[in-house]
Amino acid sequence: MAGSRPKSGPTMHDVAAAAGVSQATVSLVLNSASGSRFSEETRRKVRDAVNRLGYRTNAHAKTLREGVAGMIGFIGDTVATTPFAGAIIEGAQQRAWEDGLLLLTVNTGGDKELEAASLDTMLSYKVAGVVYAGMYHRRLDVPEALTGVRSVVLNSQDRAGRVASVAPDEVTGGYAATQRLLQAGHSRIALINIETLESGLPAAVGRYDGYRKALEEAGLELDPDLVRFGSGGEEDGYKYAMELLTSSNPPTAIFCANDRGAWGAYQAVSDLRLSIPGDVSVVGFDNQATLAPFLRPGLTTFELPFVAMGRRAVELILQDAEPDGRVELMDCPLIERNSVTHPKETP
Amino acid sequence: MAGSRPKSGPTMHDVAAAAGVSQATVSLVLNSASGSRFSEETRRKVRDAVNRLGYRTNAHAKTLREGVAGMIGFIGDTVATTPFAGAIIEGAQQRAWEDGLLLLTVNTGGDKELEAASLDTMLSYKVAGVVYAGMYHRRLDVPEALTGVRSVVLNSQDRAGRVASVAPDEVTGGYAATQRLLQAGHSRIALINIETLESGLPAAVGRYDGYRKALEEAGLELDPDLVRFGSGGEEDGYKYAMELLTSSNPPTAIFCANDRGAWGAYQAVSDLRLSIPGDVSVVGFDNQATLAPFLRPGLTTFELPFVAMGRRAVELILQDAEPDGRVELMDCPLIERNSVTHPKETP
DNA sequence: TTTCAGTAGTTATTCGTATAACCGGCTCAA
DNA sequence: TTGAGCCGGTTATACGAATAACTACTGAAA
Repeated sequence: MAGSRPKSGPTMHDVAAAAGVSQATVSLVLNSASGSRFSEETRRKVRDAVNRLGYRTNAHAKTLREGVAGMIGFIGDTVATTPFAGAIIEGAQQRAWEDGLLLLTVNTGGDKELEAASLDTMLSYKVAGVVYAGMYHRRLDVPEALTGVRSVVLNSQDRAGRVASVAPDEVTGGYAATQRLLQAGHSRIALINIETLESGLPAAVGRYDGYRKALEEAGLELDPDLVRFGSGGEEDGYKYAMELLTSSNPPTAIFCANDRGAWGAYQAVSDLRLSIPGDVSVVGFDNQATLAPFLRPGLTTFELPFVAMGRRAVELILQDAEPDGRVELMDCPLIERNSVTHPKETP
Repeated sequence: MAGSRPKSGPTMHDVAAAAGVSQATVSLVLNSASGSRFSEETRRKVRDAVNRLGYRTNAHAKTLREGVAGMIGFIGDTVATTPFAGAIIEGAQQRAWEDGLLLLTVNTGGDKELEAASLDTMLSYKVAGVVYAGMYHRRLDVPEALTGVRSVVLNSQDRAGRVASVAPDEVTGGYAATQRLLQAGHSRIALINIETLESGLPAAVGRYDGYRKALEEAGLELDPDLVRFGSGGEEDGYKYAMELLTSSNPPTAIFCANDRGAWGAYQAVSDLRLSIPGDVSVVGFDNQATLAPFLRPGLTTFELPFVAMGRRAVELILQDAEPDGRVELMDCPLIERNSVTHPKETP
């Protein structure tokens, strides 16, 4: 009538009965990888019964015996809602599945109470480990409950330096972006950064450092007039690009430390009746999926390796190393489109 | 010393020993909501021991007895990677957590084999139900393994009409979008659709139907010259907007059935040295987070209710109704920005 | 004085699987 | 002829929590 019984499906005992063997035999036949322990006849009977009944193992019973579940916890502040970062979950899940594990995901939205409670539930499910992902690259505090639990910080870094972290290599990214413009022949290269250096934001500081390092190696002086610090919005991209391009000694190329800023720069260039890349080359950062490919011309930019990072984080959990504070930085690959060319007048 | 023992933490027996009572007492004290069955003294001893040892219940043992786990499976084709649809997971997870349940998520990327295998694993975890989410609104086939399992199709519809579905109300959305322009005083309203009607795509067909219905109710003739069918890209938005606006009898407003198309239309308007909304009003659809708010002027559009749909899908699973093929359509709220105003010359 | 009800717990069993320990029968070498 | 060793299984038990069924005791009513 009303109630719906859990409808638990056949158990190993049912299979054993159907096959005319003991439950232990079923278990051994199904699990022993190497075992030529049973006769082919018996194995066949067991497999037949399994198929006939549609038997499916009960993961909880298994976990109860073995102590660890085939699941990995994934906690993100709001990573799933951040448009481009869903890929991070995708990567984590891919890698987990390669080892037959599933992902138990929670987005806390920054709510520490929810975080603690859901983490607690996760641990009660005996997850094999926990990935703690930040929405953007920063230094964060790992919840206390994770001490003693195999865990990895993803797209951020453990401030305390205890838990291993996986994050994008901002310095190398900034370096490569500047290099790309240097190689094209530019020497007056502006930088529109996403934040001040004082913010300590790894993305802002790192990309700046890479920019500086590339110029230095090229034997170029860093011109402070060519470096602007905004807040990451396209308005700032617009404003600073406008200032730079209308200055007395304008740059021939702009490295925008994020794609949104680049978009603003595009609008400024358009308003000035200039063109990209003819009059000014632009390189972005983030490879924002809903933006970079659709700009005209397509924006040459660098991709945050979300999938790769997600994969790597899970991998670190799977190879149960001792928890060290190591920080693994992953390369941001260049996505070549059409916003870079030689400077106009080569002196 | 290499191996790392699972480190299973204290059990109820340990707590019982520490408190000087039996395991059953611990269980009853911790779970009996109404029970004034035990003395305050005993309850205190138990709670003290729980805190002292840091006891955490073993969810698998619990599930093994009870038959159903505190988890809901979430299978998406590539929903997590779709930039704007991460919110759908967010909504599902929110609602699940309100009942203390966690989400077991898998993105199959359309891989049917992975889908079957991971679904199997999910079911072996005795999930309370499964949400089967489509990346975009369409009619899809529910995997066989879900028959008999409590499940809901999300952001799509079960082609077979067996499983309940939750999807956006495209018709009402298209109707409201057209209404918005009619109310502003427009009577020549173009539609740039995202697909042909033959495609059967609910978003394309539904939004068109809403458009038609709104015009009809306003006593206006549907002018076929004002309706274009593209492929959803911004190039088509550009192309058709250009055609429409340069025609002999141009529209005063355009309803773009998606924001990307609207973006293309913006570019066309800009290239024609016209302005939005002064010369032409534009309404979009999707409220694409990384696009709609950043266009100048901000794009008035309609939001796909991802969070609400995710919530509703889980809700349907929680209130274990008999599986019916019901399709619940959810409203797409208007996001008012600045791309709509009165037509220029009111005759 | 017996009976009944209530209080405050305990004991025993169950869920489904994995595995250690065992067992009967057979072969083969000493 | 005995015993060691293998083959092909079975029996028994443990994992951790929930709960039905029971016990031991107290106090009050009949």
